[in-house]
Amino acid sequence: MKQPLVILTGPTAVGKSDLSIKLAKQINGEIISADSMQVYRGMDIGSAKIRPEEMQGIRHYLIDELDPKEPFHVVKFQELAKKYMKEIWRRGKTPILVGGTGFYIQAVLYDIDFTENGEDDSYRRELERIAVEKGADFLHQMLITVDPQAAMQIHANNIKRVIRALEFYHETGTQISQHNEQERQKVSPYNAAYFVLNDDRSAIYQRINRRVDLMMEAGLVEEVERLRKSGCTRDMVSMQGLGYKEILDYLEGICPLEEAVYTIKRDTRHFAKRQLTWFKRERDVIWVQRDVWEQNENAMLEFMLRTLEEKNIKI
RNA sequence: GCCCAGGUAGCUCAGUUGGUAGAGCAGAGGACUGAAAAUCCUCGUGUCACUGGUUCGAUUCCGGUCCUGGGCA
Repeated sequence: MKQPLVILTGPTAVGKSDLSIKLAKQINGEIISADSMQVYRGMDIGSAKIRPEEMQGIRHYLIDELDPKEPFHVVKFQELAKKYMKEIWRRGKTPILVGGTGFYIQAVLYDIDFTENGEDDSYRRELERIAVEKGADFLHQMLITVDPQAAMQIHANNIKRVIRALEFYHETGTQISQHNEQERQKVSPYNAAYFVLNDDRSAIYQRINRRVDLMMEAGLVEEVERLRKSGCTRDMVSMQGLGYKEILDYLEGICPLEEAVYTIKRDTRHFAKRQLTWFKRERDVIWVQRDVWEQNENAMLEFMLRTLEEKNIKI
């Protein structure tokens, strides 16, 4: 019997957090955050982190777990999420994965294999150097000789992914294209319901714009300044978050504040679009359209509960 | 009222030594399997303000009209 797993995701600012609490209360659930920025302590405003009082007693995991100076990535996420899921089941509750990082959700839902470890990143450094010195095309040529399939799929300009493909081959002796193909076949080991909360595009954009203004009022600049003073730099994963890198630019005199705010809004809109693109091609997704439910959140929640019942997930 | 500069894609603007036009941004679509709030790819026809004239042909030259800036009174 597969263990139950509920997923609630969607683009930024659709209202995931709010809905997740209501859902958790209904199904005796606990929430695991699938968010690459909310894991970090001290990054509350810019990551739109749920506040303790908003949690309403629902237990949350993977929020405030790391120092902003620590790196975070899918593998670490997957490892921790799996650990917490086991704990939640043991206590007779249902884990709910809530967050907008589609890649993280995929890694857990299909239990993607990342085991070919790589503590030693000297080869990656080497490739990065080659990229700078000889250019993206040269690097891509290297990939063609080793994994032509991957080379075809990855655009030469996408240096990050070209590097990863080369690194994968270097570490494992097998092609990443082969590996990916295998992983793609996988069936989820869980009895899952994958909800994607969505809304009218312009409504999402409006909410994003407003939310950024609220972040500014709430003291985003001060938050970033604090992080900066504590030694956070732009090369850290945490400082690549939307809202953080732009305010850092402002604080370092690279651009005026209005420009930074404009960029945050714009790039967050772009981000929301990218998230949607990701969810569109995921399998077995259950779309929950806010605009279709005409703001009737109770009916929407009922629909979700009914779906869970059909899937034998509700406890 | 006079003088000057403009009116070209949703926005900012480029351009055509006369053969009906193109960038950036916005926007749309897509990829993604150890950086993912990251990284990368694709997509641009619009009465070239309006109206006469010159011309085989005008958005481009000339005249007029309207509008927007700026200056002088």
